[in-house]
Amino acid sequence: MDRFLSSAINKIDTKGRVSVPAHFRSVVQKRGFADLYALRALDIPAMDVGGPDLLDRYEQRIALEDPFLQTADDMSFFVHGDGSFLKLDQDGRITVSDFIREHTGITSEVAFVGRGLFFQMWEPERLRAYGAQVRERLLKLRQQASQGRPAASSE
Amino acid sequence: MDRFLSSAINKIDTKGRVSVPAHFRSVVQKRGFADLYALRALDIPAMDVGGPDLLDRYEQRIALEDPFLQTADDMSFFVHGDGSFLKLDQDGRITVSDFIREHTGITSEVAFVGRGLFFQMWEPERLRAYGAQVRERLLKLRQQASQGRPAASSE
DNA sequence: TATCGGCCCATGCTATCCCATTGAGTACAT
DNA sequence: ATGTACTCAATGGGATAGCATGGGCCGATA
Repeated sequence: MDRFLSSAINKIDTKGRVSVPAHFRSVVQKRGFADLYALRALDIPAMDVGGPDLLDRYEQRIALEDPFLQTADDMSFFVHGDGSFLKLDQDGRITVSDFIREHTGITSEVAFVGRGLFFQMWEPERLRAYGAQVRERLLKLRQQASQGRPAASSE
Repeated sequence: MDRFLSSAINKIDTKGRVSVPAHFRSVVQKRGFADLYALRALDIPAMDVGGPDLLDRYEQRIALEDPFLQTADDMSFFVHGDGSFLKLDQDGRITVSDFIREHTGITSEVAFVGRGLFFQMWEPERLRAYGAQVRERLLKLRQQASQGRPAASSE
């Protein structure tokens, strides 16, 4: 399996390091990522982490915006500005920078969440709250579908 | 037979392991699954367990959505993040993680329920209660039908 | 010189391997 | 029908390997 799946919570040690889950590391290796890019997710307090393809994805997203409007510029600044990238040490750990802590609220523990082609880093408590919201939205979607709305509709 | 059918209740040992029913294991083998994937069911305290095809089905569904809208993101979060791998050991057992226990309420025993292309894991008492609810709903539906209401209605 | 990042090793926990035991079901012979 | 031997599944437990974690050391940098 070469996709980022399932989730795990690991502790940050006194030096500010945290182990990337072994399964994620093997995916990273299998996909041939030399290093990892961590980007601030646009509307949630999480980091999106992945290989170079992650940047492409974000750029596609930004390209949807009108280049004359400020939004596109803001997004570009947000995504590329600082664009921290993460080095795995020999034990498969990364250092959690202030950049990451500020955006996510991470302090002593990191929740790693597989998202298929990339993974996310969350503050565990915030992840839990967000997960509950997601389930609620999906349930509502399902109820709408069963009331005769077309199943493939996103709105 | 290559479908998951019938049900069984097995005990969790002191190490947190539980045997997957032999019949289910033979289905897993027949379908050529290397490992199993367990997903938290949306509106019930059960795990949906299946092979990679279960994941493929969900991913195909996600592909129908606009990748930059919230619905696609929610679905991916649910499918990729809200699940976990289950590795069968050499004796056909899996370890019941806290991740599973939290969602299902499982403590010392697991009820395995065949659902055709996948199977479910329940806390036995909750399964019993849920089964009663299902029967009640079906009974009500039938009564309504005999009173002239349309039988296929979901309300 | 003080700090930080990277390298290496130690430790403890848990998942996994491997083997033993138990018990239920089945076939077969008397 | 009944007893016996066989098979296979579930369960228990010792041994081990992999992984998360903690901490020491060193070299680069400011």
